[in-house]
Amino acid sequence: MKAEEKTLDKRYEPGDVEKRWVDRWFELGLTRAKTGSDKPPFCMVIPPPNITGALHVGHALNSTLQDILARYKRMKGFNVLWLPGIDHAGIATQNVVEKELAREGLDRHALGRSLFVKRVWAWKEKYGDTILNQLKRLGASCDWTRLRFTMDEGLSKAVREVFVRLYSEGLIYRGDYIINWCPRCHTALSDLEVQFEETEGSLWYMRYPLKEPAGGLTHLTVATTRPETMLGDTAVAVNPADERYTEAIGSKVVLPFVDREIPVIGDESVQMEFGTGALKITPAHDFNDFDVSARHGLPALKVMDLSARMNEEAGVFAGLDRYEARKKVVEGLEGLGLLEKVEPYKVMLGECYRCSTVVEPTLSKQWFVRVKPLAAPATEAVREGRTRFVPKAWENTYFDWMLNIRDWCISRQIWWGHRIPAWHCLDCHHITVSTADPTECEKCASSRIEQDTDVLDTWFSSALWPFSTLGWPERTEDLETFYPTMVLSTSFDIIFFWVARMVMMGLKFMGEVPFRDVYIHALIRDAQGQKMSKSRGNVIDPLVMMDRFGTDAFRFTLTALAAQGRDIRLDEERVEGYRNFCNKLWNLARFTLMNLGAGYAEEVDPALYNSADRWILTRLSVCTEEASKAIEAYNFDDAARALYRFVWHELCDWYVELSKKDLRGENGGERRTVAAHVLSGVLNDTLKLLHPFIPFITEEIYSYLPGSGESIMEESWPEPGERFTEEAGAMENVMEVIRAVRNIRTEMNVPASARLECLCFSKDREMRQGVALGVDYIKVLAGVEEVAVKESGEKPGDAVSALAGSRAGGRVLEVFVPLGAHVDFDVESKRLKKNLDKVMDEKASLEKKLSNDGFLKKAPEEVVAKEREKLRALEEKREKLSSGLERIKGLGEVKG
RNA sequence: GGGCGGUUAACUCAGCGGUAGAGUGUCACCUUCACACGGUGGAAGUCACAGGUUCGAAUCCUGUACCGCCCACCA
Repeated sequence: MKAEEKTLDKRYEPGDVEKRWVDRWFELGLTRAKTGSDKPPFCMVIPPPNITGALHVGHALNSTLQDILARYKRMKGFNVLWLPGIDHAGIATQNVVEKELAREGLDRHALGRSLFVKRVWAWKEKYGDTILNQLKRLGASCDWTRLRFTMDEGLSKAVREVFVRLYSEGLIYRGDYIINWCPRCHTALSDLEVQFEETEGSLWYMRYPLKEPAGGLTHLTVATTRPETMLGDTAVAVNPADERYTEAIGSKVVLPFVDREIPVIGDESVQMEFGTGALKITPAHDFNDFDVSARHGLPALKVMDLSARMNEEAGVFAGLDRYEARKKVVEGLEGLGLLEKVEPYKVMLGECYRCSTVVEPTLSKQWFVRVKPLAAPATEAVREGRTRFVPKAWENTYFDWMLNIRDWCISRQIWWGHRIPAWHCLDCHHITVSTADPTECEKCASSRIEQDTDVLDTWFSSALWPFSTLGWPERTEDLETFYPTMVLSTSFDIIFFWVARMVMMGLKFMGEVPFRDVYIHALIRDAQGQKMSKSRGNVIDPLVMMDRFGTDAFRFTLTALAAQGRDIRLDEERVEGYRNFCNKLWNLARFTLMNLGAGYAEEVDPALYNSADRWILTRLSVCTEEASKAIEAYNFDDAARALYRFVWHELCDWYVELSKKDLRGENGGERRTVAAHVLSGVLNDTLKLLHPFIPFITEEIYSYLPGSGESIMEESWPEPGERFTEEAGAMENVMEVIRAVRNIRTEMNVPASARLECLCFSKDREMRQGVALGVDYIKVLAGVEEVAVKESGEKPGDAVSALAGSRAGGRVLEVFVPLGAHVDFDVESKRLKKNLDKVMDEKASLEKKLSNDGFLKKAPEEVVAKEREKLRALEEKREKLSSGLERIKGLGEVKG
C-alpha cells in the first residue's frame, strides 16, 4: 500500500479507499478484543439493531459516536471490546415474513408454526446481515468475531435461565389482566409498545334507564367515546360525593339492546365535572374500568374477539367490526330515544407501534414480570451514581418512570421469538417451568404436557444483553473481564424499553450495574426540524450521504452536530462542508508529501525550531488536550470543532504558509529539513487525533507517510507536547500585523503591484522584539517590501498616509502604510471615522464603568486592572485614529 | 394535567456572569507552483419579551409568548 512515487489526486475520492480499509482492518484483526490481556479493559455493547432494519441516521450517529470511543480508547492503550449484535425483533420480523408469505398467497397458519419459524430463520440467513454490512461500511470497529444474535444458542440459554429464576422467586406470574391487544398482529403489547395519537372523536351522551326511579331520576346519562363497549358494561359508576346521584347508588340500570341489569356504584375515581358525572364501566375493554371493577368485585364481560369484532355476547351486533358496531349502536340508541347528544371530542388513541392499528384493551391471560422489586435497586444504583446518565437530565426521566412502573406484560401471541419455557399439564393443569424441556409434569408426572404457545417480548432478551452476550450463565473469561461494561450509548426513546430493564436485570443476575455511563445522544431531525419519517418523505438515507460525500464527511458532520441535550437538524449542506474539510486534509497531506523529499530527517534537534515551528507545536499541544478532554466528557462536537479549527485555520492557513519558503529551500538546507520534519510530525499527530472521527481518510494518508506502520489504529493517542507560550504569543502578534496589513490592502484598494512599506509601532519591548523576528513572514504573507519595527512615540515621519489599529494581546499595535501606493482617501477616511466612532463608544462605556464605585470596590482587582489597561489602550487608539484622520484630510486637500 | 428542552448574524448551531463566536450563505478582490471541495478581506446580531438579582446578565432568578418533545386511566 506504500506508494513512494505515487502522486496523489488533487481531490480525495473516498469510494475505493473505504472498501479497502474495511477489509484490511478485519484481516489485521485490529478490532478484536484480546483474552488474557494485561491492558485495562474497555467494553461497550452495541444496541442491537433489528434484523429487519436498514441503517438510518440514528444508527449512523450512535455507531459513529461509539466508534469514536472505541478507536480512542484503543489508541489510549485499552483492551477494547465493542461487542456487536442483532436483535430478532419479534413482531417486526414476523410481520415482514408474513408479508412475504402474503405475496405468495400464503399465511402463517397455512404453514403451521414450525414451518413458519423455519421460514423466518431462512429469511434471517438471507437478509439478517444487511444492517451489519452497513455498519461495517460506516467504519464501526466492532469485534466482529464476537457477533451475537438474541436468539442464538447462548442467549436462548440465558433467557431460559432468567425466566426460570424469576418464576421460582415469584417475580414472574401468569394471570388474567387487561392488556393492550393489537387486533391486527393478534398479540398482547406492553404499555411501551403502544403509541398515542390525538384523534378527532366524539363524546356520546347515552341514557341508561333506571330499573326503578331513584331520587327523582328515571335514567342515568353516561358520556363515552366508545358507545360500542356499552354491550360489555357491568356497572355505572358515580362519585359518592356527587349529590345528583347519591340516591341512585345501589339501584340498577337496564342496559339497552341486551336488557342486562347492572348496578350503579359509587367510586371516588369518577370525576364529577366530566361529562355527566356518571361513568359506564366496561372492565374487559378499558384500563380504568378494569381497576374500578376490581375494587368492587364486578364481573368482566368481553364483547370482542381477537380481531376486535363483536362476539356472541354482543347480541344483535355480533360479528360486526368494532367501528361498524359503534355506528349501529348509536343508530339503535337514537331509535330508542336514548341518545341525548353528541359532542366533538379529542381522544388520545393508542396504536400498535408496529402496524398503527388502534389497540383494543382486552382482558386476557398473560405472563407478567413483577417489576417493583427489581425497580427499587435499579433506582438506587443511579441515585448512588453507580450508573451515570450523560446528560444528567435524563436521570429524572428514569426515576419518574421507575417510580410509576407497572408490571411488565412479557408474553406475545406470535411465533417468532423465545418460546416461554412453561409446560401445561393437560391432566392436573399444573405449570412446569424449566430450563430443560421436561418430558412429564413435575406435579403429577403425566406425560400429557404441552409447551405454552406464547413467546417472550423481544425486550426480555434485550434486557440481558450486557451479560448474556459475554457468556452468562457460564462464568466465562469475557464475562469476568468485561462486565460491567463502561458505556452504553443510545437514544432517549429506549431508556424505558431497554436501559432501565438492563439495569434491573444486571443488578438482579450479576449483582452489579451493567454499565458505568449511559450516554444519551441527540435525536436527528431534518433541516426543518421535523422528525424524519417515511410518510413525510424527509428521510435522509445515510447510505446516500456516504455515497455522495464519503463516509468520513458524513461521520464528521454527525459528530460536529452532536451537542449534548439538543436535537440535531441535519442538512446536506453541512455534510458538503465537512466533505470539503476532508479534501482540505487530503491536500495538506499532498503538500506535506511533496515537500518531504531528500532533506527529510526522522529526528531533528528541537533547538533548531523557529518561532513558527514552536507556535504550531504549541497549538497542536493545546488542540490535543482539548480533543482528549472533550472525548472523555462525551462532548464529541467540541472535539470535532477543535480539530477542524486546528487543521484548517491554524495548520493550513498559517503554518503551511509560514513554512513554504523554508520548504522550498530558500532559507537553506537546515531550515528545510527542520520545517519538513515539523510539518510531517504535526500532520502525523493530527491524523491520529482525527482518526477516531474520520477513520478512512486518516488511514489512507497515514499509509503514505514515511515510517508508518500497518495501520494508524496501532498508533498511540498523542499526548499534549511541550508548549512555548512566549514564542507562540510573539507569533500571534506577527500574525496580527499580517492581518492588519492585508486588511488595509483590501480596504484601500492597494493594487498588487504597489510597493508597500510597513512600520510597526509598540511601546512593549518584548512585542517589538517578537514582531521583529517575524519581519520576514510579514513581508511574504502580507506582500510588504519593507518592514520596520519602532518604539511607539517615535515619529512615523513621512509615512503617514494611513494607519490601522489592531488589538494584539490587549496591547495596541499599529501598522503604518507609507506613501507610494495609490490610496483612496475617501474610502480610508470613512473607515477611520467608523473606527473612531466605535472606539469612542467603547471608551465611553468603559469610562462609565471605571467611575462606578461599586465596580471598583467589588470587582476583583485583576478585572479592574484589565479594564484600566483597556481604557488606556483605547485612548491611545483614539489619538492615533483622530490624528490619522486629520492627516488624511490634509493630504486630501493638498492632493485635491 | 404534569415534566423537560429550545428561542443568539440570512440559515444551522457554539458560548452559559466581564459589552458576542463558528460553519454555511452573502459581497469584493484573487486562474499565486497543496487544495476554486481553494485564498484574502468585508458586511451582517437592542443574544424572543417583561421584570428582578448583581458593580456588571446572552449567561443566574421570576414571569409571558411562541416552537418542540416526554409522561398521564377525565370516560
